Amino acid sequence: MSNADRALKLSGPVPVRVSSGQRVRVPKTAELVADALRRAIIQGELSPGDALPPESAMMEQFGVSRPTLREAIRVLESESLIVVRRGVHGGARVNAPDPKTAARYLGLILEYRNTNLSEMFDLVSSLEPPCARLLAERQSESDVERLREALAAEREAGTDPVAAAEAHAAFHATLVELTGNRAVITVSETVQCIFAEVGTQHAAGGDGPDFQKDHEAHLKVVRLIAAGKGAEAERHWQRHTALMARTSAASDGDSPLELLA
Amino acid sequence: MSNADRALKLSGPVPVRVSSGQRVRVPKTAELVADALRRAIIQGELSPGDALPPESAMMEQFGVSRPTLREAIRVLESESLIVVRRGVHGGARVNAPDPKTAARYLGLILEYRNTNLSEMFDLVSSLEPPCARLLAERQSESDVERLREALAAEREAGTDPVAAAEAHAAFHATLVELTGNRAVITVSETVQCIFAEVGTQHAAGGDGPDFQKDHEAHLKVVRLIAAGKGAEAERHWQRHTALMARTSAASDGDSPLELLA
DNA sequence: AGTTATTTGTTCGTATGTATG
DNA sequence: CCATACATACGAACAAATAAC
Repeated sequence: MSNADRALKLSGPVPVRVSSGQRVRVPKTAELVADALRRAIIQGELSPGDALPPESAMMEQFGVSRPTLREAIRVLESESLIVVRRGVHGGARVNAPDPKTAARYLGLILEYRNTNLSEMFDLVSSLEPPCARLLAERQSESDVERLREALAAEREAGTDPVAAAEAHAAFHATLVELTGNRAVITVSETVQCIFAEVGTQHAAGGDGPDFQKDHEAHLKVVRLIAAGKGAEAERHWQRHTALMARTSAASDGDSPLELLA
Repeated sequence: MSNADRALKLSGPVPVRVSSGQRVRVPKTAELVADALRRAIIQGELSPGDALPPESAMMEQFGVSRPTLREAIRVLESESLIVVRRGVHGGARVNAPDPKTAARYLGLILEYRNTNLSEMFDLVSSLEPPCARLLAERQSESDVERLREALAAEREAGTDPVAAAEAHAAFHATLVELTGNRAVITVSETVQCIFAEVGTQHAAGGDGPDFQKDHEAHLKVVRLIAAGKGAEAERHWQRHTALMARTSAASDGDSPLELLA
């Protein structure tokens, strides 16, 4: 059976070589299989938790050999779209795509480009202030309620370094999530994943004696949002996040990311 | 040869199963090989264009069989870290990690979450205004010169739709690049890659009769940057990008991304 | 608690296609 | 046009892990 025959079974149009001498990227069989499975997962035909057919069934379905199928399986596994377990009721199960995967690849490029922590904080300082403004302009009561809950969680965390850092990060995440903008939310989550990778000590930005000061800044932004003062909320949050960036730069913000170490 | 023995050859610490009943994710051999090669590429030991050893050599080097090695190769190829060619002087060659790869995975999640174009434009509207402010505060002569070159390119593109759209996008890219913040630059490039995927007709945002208006907005931001008026430059650029977002929403900004179609 | 059946993990051998020289 | 070197793909086999019985 030729490669072209197999491609027909997988994605319809056969990758034909053009007669002119032009270079043609011939899709490998395993890639076609991986693409077909990935598409089924992303478009919701397969839901998280669903089991893929056993290897033998997929071999027949796609008309490929086991090594070829396994190459495709390994690709999807590297993308965290599936997890594979051995044993009797094992096999491949679908995973929901989550920002941690995107973070891995974005982090790869950032590390390759010698990006440092300060630049990452500046990125946060770009993303979050417009969120504060949007919430203030919308002036929704339920938004304010959610933010006040996050504030309460901060107070409850008290001075325990790790709990306070978590609550601090959760407040920032809430501020972004409430906007409902899935693009901004996803990028923000991705960035936070990278922070989590590089070490929790920087994730909160204020791993010092200024938890109290941070909490006051959070209180203030909620006050401004509740009052509908968009421009002021944005400006205030811009200053707050910029301060976090400077604080990090003072410690070791100039050292490049090392995610693969 | 056991899996643990092979792991030793690859990454040192052996993935030992803990005695307690806890679930342990046992790394597969192909993953370990892929990790080792990926690390060598990202950390610069292998430069773009370099050829990896032939399969037979790598099989011996890592102590794995051909199918296992090929699983690893396929993973790296799916990440665009290498390209594999057949034939006499074929083999795997190293590719520089570029934002297009991150865009694929970020786009996957965005599509899964039913993100639409409007939300993407709002993201741009978060990222770029702080760049304008930073450039104005820095007030560098060479920055202004580069921006004026981008403006000249826009004038040169004239009214040709595709050339004008390209020049328009290039101006935005220049504005971001000049800041020198690698994190913001990389995320911005990633977002632009997604726009390019979804279709060039939206990439510029102004695929209508308002190229002239856009150009005037670009002129103004350069004027404000040259004058060192940071706050005004940021506000102006915020309005400009927000206008692009609204223009897109008016056409088909509400339709979710379809990157795998 | 041990056995067993099922499923994946890994390997070997072999045949084919492709591009270079 | 042929020969060579390399990746591509297949099939069969054994090993290891896991859950059910």
